[in-house]
Amino acid sequence: MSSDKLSKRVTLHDVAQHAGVSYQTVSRVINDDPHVSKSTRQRVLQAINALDYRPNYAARSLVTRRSNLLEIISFGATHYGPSQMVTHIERAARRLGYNLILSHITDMTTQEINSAVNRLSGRLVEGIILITPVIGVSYEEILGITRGIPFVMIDTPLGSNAPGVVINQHYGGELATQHLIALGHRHICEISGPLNWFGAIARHESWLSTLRVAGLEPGKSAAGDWTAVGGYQATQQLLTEDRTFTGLIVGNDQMALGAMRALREAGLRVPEDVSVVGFDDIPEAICFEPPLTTVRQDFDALGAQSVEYLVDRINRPEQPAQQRVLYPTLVMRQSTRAVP
Amino acid sequence: MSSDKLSKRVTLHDVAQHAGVSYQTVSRVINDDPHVSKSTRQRVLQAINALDYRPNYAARSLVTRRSNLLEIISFGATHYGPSQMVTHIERAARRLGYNLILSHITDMTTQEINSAVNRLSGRLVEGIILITPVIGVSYEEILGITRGIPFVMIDTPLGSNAPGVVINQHYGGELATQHLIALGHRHICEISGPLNWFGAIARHESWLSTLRVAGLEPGKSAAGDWTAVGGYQATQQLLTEDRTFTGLIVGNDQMALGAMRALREAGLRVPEDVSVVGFDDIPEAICFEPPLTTVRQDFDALGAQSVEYLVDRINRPEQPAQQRVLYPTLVMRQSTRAVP
DNA sequence: GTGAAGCATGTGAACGTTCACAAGAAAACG
DNA sequence: CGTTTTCTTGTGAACGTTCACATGCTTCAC
Repeated sequence: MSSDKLSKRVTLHDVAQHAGVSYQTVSRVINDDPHVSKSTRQRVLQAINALDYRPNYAARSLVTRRSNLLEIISFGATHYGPSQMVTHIERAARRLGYNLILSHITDMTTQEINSAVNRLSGRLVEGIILITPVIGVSYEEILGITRGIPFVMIDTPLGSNAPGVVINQHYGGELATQHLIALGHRHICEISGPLNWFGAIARHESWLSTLRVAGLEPGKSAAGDWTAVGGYQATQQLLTEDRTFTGLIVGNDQMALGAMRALREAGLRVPEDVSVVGFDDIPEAICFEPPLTTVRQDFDALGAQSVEYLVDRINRPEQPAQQRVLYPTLVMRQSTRAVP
Repeated sequence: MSSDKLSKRVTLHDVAQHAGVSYQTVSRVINDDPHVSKSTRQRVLQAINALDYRPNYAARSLVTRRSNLLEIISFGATHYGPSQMVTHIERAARRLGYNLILSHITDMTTQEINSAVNRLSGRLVEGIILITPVIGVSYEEILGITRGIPFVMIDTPLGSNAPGVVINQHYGGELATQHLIALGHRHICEISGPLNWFGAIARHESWLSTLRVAGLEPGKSAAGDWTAVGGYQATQQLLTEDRTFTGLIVGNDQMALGAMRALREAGLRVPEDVSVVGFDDIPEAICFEPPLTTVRQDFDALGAQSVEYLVDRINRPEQPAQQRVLYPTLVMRQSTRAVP
């Protein structure tokens, strides 16, 4: 509550003078150096308060070569998953004493990532989180671009040797497919996500392999673009080729919404005629018509873990890269039922 | 593609030596100072390239007292609107040469905003965008907290004297209500958002006043929490009090999804028995059952404009505060129809 | 009571830029 | 051709911190 003038910023020296000590002593107090007597620390803290002093990060990071800054390079931030992650990444970063700078990219190209990194490399960013859910840039390229800045990748393929945190999408696909098989479905089709997304590929492949392992012939598949409208159109197209399936696996919940709409328009009831499973468990899924059975992804945990892992890598860079894996869960609702 | 050692950062001096000029000349080239001859500029640029030099922001902002950093303090970032805005704010900020630091807050209290500002005030943040859609902290308090840092508020009440960019929610509410009136509805109820959100209040009030102006008695109203489930529950409650309405205005699209579900379960068809209007026009709304008539908010424009206005305020701080207003539009689909 | 050890505090330099000013070279003017 | 003007380049200081080291004082052991 001081009447500070905006014309001059308060510095270490001002505080020092006010407290009657040297600037170095003030610096020690700020950085919690134990070699300060109780009484002087008290006095300095009072001075800091009285003058409303705030340490200048620019000056500090100039000499320490640390910035307390993390960067997040995200692709597809308008989608539910990524946007959810960003929120939780920020929260986790703050908890660990970092601030977060945002960088969205709209094309998954070396070019774009390069410019996102370069734009901030002068800021001495200490670590980078990359949300790179689509094919386009390899781990090796990223390694070249980041030039030694620690990073963690989210949504890379399972088994990649890049440091990262991923949700096991194969397991998720298996969960969905097994669920339908267990309900007695023999003819199961799929609406996949765009097949340049790792998650879409993994779910597609596990749909295929799970069916094969069960001795069943996979039905038709069509690809959507993650949106409800895309799911609607893909399902319409699927229906021109095949109208006899009883199970449908859809790459995410938004597309499932569109898919159910297309089915209904074609005179097929969910779940009486066709059982539908989605992915993600968006908050709205429970209010779909009917409430959607879906494979839940814990994006919150994904975000939090990725920051923790990144900070771990910053502090111990010599540690070999690892891939931390999270597992999705099946949420059963009313869009699936047993074949009569 | 130089084989730079990580042990030593490349500085102005290195570049200067490599190019055979003084460090100041290099500085001039970087800052596009016209007082450099063509040939030396050429030579310096080559040296910069060869050494892969990146200016150190910390050093630069130490002397210039500028950071090229904007902060966004957002509340409710898991909701569709805010998360959409953040994406577009980042894009707009980058276009204008700024980087964006993220700060989410979970409670709309002076305390929380204060700590979000303080946490970054040492970074010499040049401007702040506040997404403050709920009651809790007044403009005057914000003014005290920010201490002279330019800021722009999003989602403040219409007519507030805070500098800001807002969507005219009164107009939106009018649009929705007028639409139903024009279709012949006489008995119109409402599911509002939480009534500590400015937008929810504005829509609620304009629903009331539009009906009164038209000489109609407002129906019942219940408040939801913006989620589909919340809308579902609020509608169920509404139905215990009144089942005779033919029009329903719902505070956002997610709640409208839940509302339609509750109506259907109660044996009421949309739109045959009840016409429903939502707000926002989320991408899924077109695939609802039936496709939702809704009042579209242009969050992209809102985000972009707020950054432009903020930068304007940074450059011309003496300019008096203004409120820039955007207008929503009605998107007609199949959830509304004329009363027979 | 003397030397070593530990603690509290202070001093000078450095981090990598930009700013203000100076200086030299080239161009323009009478 | 001398003088002013313009353009290009260089020098020293400053921004606000932290780091490495120095200093003086206290404490402790023998």
